[in-house]
Amino acid sequence: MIWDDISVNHFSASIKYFFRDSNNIRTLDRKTPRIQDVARAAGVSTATVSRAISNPSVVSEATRNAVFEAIRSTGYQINLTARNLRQRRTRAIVVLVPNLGNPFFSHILAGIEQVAASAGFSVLIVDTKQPHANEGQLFTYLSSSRADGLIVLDGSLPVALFERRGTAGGLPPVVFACEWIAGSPFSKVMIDNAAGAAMAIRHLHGLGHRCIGHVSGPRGNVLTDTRLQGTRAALAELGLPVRREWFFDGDFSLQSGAEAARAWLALDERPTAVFCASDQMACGFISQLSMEGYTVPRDVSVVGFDDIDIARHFIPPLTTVRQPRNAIGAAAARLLIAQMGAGTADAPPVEEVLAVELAARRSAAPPGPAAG
Amino acid sequence: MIWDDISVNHFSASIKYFFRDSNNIRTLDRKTPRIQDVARAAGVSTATVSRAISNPSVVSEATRNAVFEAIRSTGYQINLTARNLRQRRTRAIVVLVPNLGNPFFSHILAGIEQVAASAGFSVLIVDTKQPHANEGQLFTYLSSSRADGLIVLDGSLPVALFERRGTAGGLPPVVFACEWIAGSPFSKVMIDNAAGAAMAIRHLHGLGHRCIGHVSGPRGNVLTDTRLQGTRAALAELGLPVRREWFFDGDFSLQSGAEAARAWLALDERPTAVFCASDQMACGFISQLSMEGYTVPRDVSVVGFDDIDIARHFIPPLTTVRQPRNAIGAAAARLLIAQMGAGTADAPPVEEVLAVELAARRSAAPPGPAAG
DNA sequence: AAGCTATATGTAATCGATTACAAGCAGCCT
DNA sequence: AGGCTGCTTGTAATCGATTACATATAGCTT
Repeated sequence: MIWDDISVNHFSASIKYFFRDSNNIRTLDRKTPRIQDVARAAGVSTATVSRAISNPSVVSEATRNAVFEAIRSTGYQINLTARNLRQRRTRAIVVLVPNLGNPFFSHILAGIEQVAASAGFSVLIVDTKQPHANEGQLFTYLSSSRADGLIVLDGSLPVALFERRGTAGGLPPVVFACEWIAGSPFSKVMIDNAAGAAMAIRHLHGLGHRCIGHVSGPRGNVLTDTRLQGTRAALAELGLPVRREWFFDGDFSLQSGAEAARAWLALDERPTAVFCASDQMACGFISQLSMEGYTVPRDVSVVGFDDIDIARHFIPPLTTVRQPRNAIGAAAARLLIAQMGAGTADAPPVEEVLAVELAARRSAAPPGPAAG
Repeated sequence: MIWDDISVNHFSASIKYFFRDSNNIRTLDRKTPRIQDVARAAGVSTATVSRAISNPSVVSEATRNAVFEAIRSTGYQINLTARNLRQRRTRAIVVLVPNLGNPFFSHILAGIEQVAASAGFSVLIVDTKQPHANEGQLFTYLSSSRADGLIVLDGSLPVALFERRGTAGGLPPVVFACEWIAGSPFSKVMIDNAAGAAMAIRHLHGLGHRCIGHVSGPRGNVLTDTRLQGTRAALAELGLPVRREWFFDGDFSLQSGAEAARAWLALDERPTAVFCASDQMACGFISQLSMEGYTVPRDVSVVGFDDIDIARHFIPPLTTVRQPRNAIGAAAARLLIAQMGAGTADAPPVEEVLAVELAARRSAAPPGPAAG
């Protein structure tokens, strides 16, 4: 038996389960063949196998073929951990997502995954809103031994988490997408939220609305702030009233949209149109109104923000500001990968702003005769 | 300077950027301190540092404190790659998701992430429907050097991908969730799809419907098949007609629901109720009908499947079969982790079936006077 | 023929932890 | 005193690849 010649007793091959070592003891197969085993099977050194795999052009054709044949026959699969240790990188990126259950992020993730996987990176996701995701826990994800880079979709994380530039254990490159931490020195991919909000307001104005309300996101969120600011600016620019009671607090959720609808119903003087800072809130708003016997856009016009999948199939189809969600994720991944390639040289943070557009559908229409 | 006493020239500390080696050459800081550096700072061996970190009770209190202080002062963070290599595991699980953009999966993912992260596992996601995710590419994710286990949410993957039991490079433990490959020998977490479908049909029957149609998922999908089968069985059991033209083909998407609506409209004899195999199709169905001037449940009752977030806020609120999405993900993760802990001993595959329940809302009501 | 270059390959150090094994030491028992 | 036990700690092997450096060979130039 050829196997008996093998002096190293943990030689492994693809099909057999057991071998006999030099003492003829039946030993369990190590199971996973190593580069060593391939080298032996091909009659070359491990260095040559390694080169044949990662830089085929430097080995002769004959050797290359022998190596590939040995890989096939042994069923060898590279051990990524060992490679990563030696190369001091992980070929992985971590994505910090606030609330994975929110469908808004699923397309962003899809965009990230697409670009990252094509470039050979694994995508590791972490939900920052889970109870176990406390600061200490999250901190461990920011280690360069975990990932070569980070994409952060949560602007509500404590800045302190990221304040480690230049210190030991250095922070890997970070790119923010969608949300970001105001004033932080990181690259970001974002949309022009203020401009999007302004588009919504101008659209309503163009339809004839003069009394326009707004349902905003959670306090302290950059998206809330920028959309709110865009809303106010556009209202002011158009000479429309900015009335405190027409601004409703939400948190981007369906539920909070429904609550805003109740608040709207409770008003003496109601705005004839409402711009919601998220589609989910817009749907919740319209849905609640419908339960109370009101109809959109007959009784009030509604514009959303995001253009989630359901928007065009809502009743009525939702007029909204479309965010290129997939493209945002893809751009963030590309930016991060570029940044990782640039080495440790602290490149200045870049900001990429993607265009939004208004998807005019049926939930916004000219104000009814009852309106002012 | 104390630094000049250090003979190993790549000593590193937390704050300074540069050191001088034994030749007094200014060298770049290695940046990330290693366990070696901690050991030196604490005046102990690396073995002791390692023990203090991973099994604190075996080192004396004095030493432990010294080590922790050294960790703090050096800013040491463990290198997971090195640890994983030595321990021959990755502390990561891979989740194979069909179409990340589908919000249905986001809650499943959230459940997985929650359990996995609490147990110290990273979650790596792969979108199996991306163009780059060909069989060869996916194969590399099934390597045990990539992850300690796999959760597969895509039942349409080729079985061949998983047929490596006992061969070299062995497949790590696999758990299917939601979908699965018929006849494959893996553990699964699923719901009783047939029972769920039967609940929907019986609910409609209870409301008085005698003519019930069905919009099914993509052909060949196990969910499609089991729900279809449950539908047929319930119809037969109740003595209701099973008419070929009342069964519409869909693919779970909003769009396909809308198409089914057009098909329904084109019928001479229309069923008074339609059970859709997904909420997305139900929404698309209702939405399309609404565009054509029809109203649910006045003109037709609709029941969905899944209970996605928007369901209760749809117009009308959608009657649907609720799947515990978060719990499915959590159960899959728990099962996988248990399986990984059980070692390589091939435990028999287990099947966990989670209960579904009917969420009766407004989209299904007794048939109108016009109906038979 | 000597010397040089280019190509292909092998040897062994290296990445940074964990852990088997050995050993030191204090306390206790006989 | 000698031996035993239990508690700490250190030494060095190990995980499985990559890669710097050395070396061998062939082909070419002068």
